Amino acid sequence: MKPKVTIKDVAREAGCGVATASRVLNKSGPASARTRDRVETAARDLGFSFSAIGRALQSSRTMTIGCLVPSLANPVFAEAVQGVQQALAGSGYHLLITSSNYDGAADNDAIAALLAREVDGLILTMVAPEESAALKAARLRGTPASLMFHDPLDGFLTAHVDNFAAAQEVARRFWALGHRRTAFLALRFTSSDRSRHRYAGFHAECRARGLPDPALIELSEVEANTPELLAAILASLDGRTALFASNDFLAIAVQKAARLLGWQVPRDISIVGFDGIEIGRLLDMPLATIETSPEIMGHQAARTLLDMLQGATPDQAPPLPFSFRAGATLAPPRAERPDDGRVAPRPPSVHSLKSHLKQG
Amino acid sequence: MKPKVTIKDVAREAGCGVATASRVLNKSGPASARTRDRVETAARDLGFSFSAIGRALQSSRTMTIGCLVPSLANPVFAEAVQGVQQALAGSGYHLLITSSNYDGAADNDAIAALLAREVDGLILTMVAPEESAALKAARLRGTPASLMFHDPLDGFLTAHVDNFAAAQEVARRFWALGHRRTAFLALRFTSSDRSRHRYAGFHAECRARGLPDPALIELSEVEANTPELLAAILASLDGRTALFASNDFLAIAVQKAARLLGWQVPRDISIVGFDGIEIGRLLDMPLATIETSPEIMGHQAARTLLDMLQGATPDQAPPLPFSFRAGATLAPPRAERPDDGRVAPRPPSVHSLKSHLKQG
DNA sequence: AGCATGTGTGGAAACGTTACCATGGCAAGT
DNA sequence: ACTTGCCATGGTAACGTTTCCACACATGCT
Repeated sequence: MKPKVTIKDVAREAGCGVATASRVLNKSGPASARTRDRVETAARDLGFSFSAIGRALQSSRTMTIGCLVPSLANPVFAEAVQGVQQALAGSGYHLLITSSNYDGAADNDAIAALLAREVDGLILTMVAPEESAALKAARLRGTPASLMFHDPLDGFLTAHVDNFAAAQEVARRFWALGHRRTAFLALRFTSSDRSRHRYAGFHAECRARGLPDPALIELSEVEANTPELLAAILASLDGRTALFASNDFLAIAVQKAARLLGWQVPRDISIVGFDGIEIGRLLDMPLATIETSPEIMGHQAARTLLDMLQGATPDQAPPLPFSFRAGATLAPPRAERPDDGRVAPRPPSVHSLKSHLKQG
Repeated sequence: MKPKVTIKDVAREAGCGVATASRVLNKSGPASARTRDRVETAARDLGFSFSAIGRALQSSRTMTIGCLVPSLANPVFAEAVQGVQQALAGSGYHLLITSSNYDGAADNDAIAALLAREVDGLILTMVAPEESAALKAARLRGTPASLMFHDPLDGFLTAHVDNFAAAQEVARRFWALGHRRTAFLALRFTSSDRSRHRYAGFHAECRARGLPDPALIELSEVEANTPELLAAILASLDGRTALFASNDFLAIAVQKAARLLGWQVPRDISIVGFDGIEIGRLLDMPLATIETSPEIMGHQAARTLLDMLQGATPDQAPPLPFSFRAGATLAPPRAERPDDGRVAPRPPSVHSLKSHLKQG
């Protein structure tokens, strides 16, 4: 392990004081051509590079931004982070990333850890922003923060879509096609304000159109990932013709479950997702969904934060646009006939499950 | 902006020296019950928390690990990072993440930036590890590094699957079902050693079985993301009955392209992917693929690095297991008949394209 | 000659933390 | 009573950097 080369070494090698070396290397002050040259060659010869630590200590700026998302395994957040990275590229800021796995306590700890590292700013998607102690600590401390995905929240800026309105749009589409009895499917309903707002919008619009309330189904992690369990839940829904899944991942999973029951999508049940992840477009049966742009969301959150870091006090941006993306999973309900040749539900086969489980 | 509260403030408030305060708060030395108590309450009252900067400067350890991946938009890398995070949880280390967007120059810069931040270790997936100057700099400097996805490389430890052997397995499966004329589809063939190794294994096994060499098709970014363009390329392949895509994302995209040509999968063409991303399991027509576990790969890389950071010199771990996952996209080739009622290829319809493009 | 102005330079403090060393006190052993 | 040893404590150097200040010297002006 080579002892690291500091600016002192450079100064000694160049035969000048550290202050001079610092000025030359930062181009932050006057220096004669002669010394400039000597310092520069010394630095090159020794392979000198600045220590971000020393700099941070002295300037109390780390040029690091802390980022917290629930999980990187969900493409929505991965894409958002991608957008953040892109906005930050070339700004000199780097990204310290943590994920909370949808655990409210973990995300408090995570923010505390980021603050201890003296990040210059925060970009966050949290479980419960309203009641996070660490978030208050950040504000107290003066660390600027910008949110992603969350609806606007007392005094924090956020890059978001209007979840409520988007969900209303889904209800309208269902209604226009003639669907009357619907369901809403969510994972971690309680720990995601997004899911709750989507349900609220969906529910409100159903009411407004005089439809019966949608069935609300909250899934556990296992249920969402095991097609057979999901199928069993789906079976209990018989009679509902349209299903709104709180995210695309779920929407894709539920299609498989429907197939296990012998239901055909969209003939027997229509499915609409939320998020508009890339892969949904590429599917053999393209997914109908609300298309949002997580990448742009991340980008906007990062831009906002950069503005704040430069001393500006940006306004809350309006919600980002969403659009309804038509897809093969949505169609009018089948005309009601008592016996219409629908394939009889068959019990999930253990064999078909096994061949799809991870073996690695 | 509150002036930050340092250990000095705590010491003053508690009426003791900074050394004592440090010892109490770190539980790193003796202290009387009385002073311990006073320091602790003082710290609590003032809302003190350690500055990672000061610590890093003094101990020359940042408790931060630098991580570089080509892109977070690819679920494979996102899952790997997830695995890294999980292995690091509770170790006190945090993750500084950067992505290179498959650009060799960018990933050199990125590593340099991570080194300037004095990360304690590196976890990397690069474009060209063999020839990275920054990687050499890291070694020179004594910063431990561990690789993900790459095949073993002179002196670096890596968490990987045997890409060559896995690709051979695909060739054997094709052969066993009676496929003879095959193709290999890759994105960024030149900038991914993984793709190259996969092709090499596939090619070698085809040779070994006396099959004609597979057609090698390298796609540009746009081609891969525009089903119509991909369809045109696919059309030129007529006669090949089985296609091995270098990753699952591509395998899913190519299915859509095949559909645009009026080809049926797997009747007209069999498709096998690589990676085993989660979503492939959940598809309506489950994807045949080589299943690897990116999450475990990330986990292993992180474990290896943690061992190195504790002074151990771990051995190169054997390649992680992969398994062939059967799926609905793979079947024997249709028996050759001159005129077999295959739907005539129809030109891609502009309309169908438009409805699937992003509108956000 | 005397004075302001300007340019190049280096010393030293400050940032927050920990580790080393020295001090003073107290108890137990000789 | 004197050493020995331990415990509790505080002062201070060191980590790498930047910034402030002061100094030396040259130049241009009255």
